[in-house]
Amino acid sequence: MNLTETRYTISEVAARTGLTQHTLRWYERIGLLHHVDRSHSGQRRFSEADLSWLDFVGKLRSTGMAVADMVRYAELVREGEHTFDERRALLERTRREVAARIDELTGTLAILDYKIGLYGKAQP
Amino acid sequence: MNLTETRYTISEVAARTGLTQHTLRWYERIGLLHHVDRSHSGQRRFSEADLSWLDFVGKLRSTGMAVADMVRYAELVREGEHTFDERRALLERTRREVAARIDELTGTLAILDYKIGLYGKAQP
DNA sequence: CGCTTGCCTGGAGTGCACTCCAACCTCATA
DNA sequence: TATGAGGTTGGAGTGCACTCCAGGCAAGCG
Repeated sequence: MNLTETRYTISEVAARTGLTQHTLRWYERIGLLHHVDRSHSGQRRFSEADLSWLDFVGKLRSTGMAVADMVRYAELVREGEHTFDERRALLERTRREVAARIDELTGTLAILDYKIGLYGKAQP
Repeated sequence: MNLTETRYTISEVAARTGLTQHTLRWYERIGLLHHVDRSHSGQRRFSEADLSWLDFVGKLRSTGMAVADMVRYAELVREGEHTFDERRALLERTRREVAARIDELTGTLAILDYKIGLYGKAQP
């Protein structure tokens, strides 16, 4: 283990991720973030690994995945290699949902363009 | 006015739109749905216009637009032609958000594919 | 030394978008 | 006439994802 590895305080992580300090603590509490290291005085010291996990969580979050499902995924990761199949299945299901969502939004875009076009003609 | 125009009960509309009867009544209460006609005994009788409005609301809803904003749009529609500019602006803002969301999801899709690829081979 | 800043905790509170409840009404059918 | 299905209302309740609070601790500064 590299003892000189960079660590980040909660306010730094909040600034980098856009999450609030409250939300970061809450993520840890519910198990979405595995126990974060502490300084000798008990303050959180986030690692690069924590940051990249938060980054990935942000992606999942942006897909609309429920927090409970992300916690489930985090548990699977912690449980080790024998959960590979379940993890891949979860990711594949999410992938299908994201693709469907993109299609849906693309359709909505067309409708918005149509409506905007109507307003555009009526009142240029 | 065409007196033979088809009308729908709340359960029919719920079945067609996928919304619950509760939600339909709530939409009317908050002004997202303009006052729906009633039968002589006070039951709602939805018109085709109500259905297509609900359809459009569903599209807006699927973009992630807040209910309060949709109510605002509904108010603008009720207020008449002098709100055209504001309506178009609202739709254009929504359009930009939808386009951005599609981009975001497309990026997420790539990341999911990458992760799934890793599981497919051997390691996460 | 006191003061400020930053962080800690468990638990309570918030806002959104529904979702349900209780009590009641109307109509068609048995 | 009574029973059941489907509808009405205002208001209360729910689940989610945060968001905030009170009370306290530790380090740095003048």
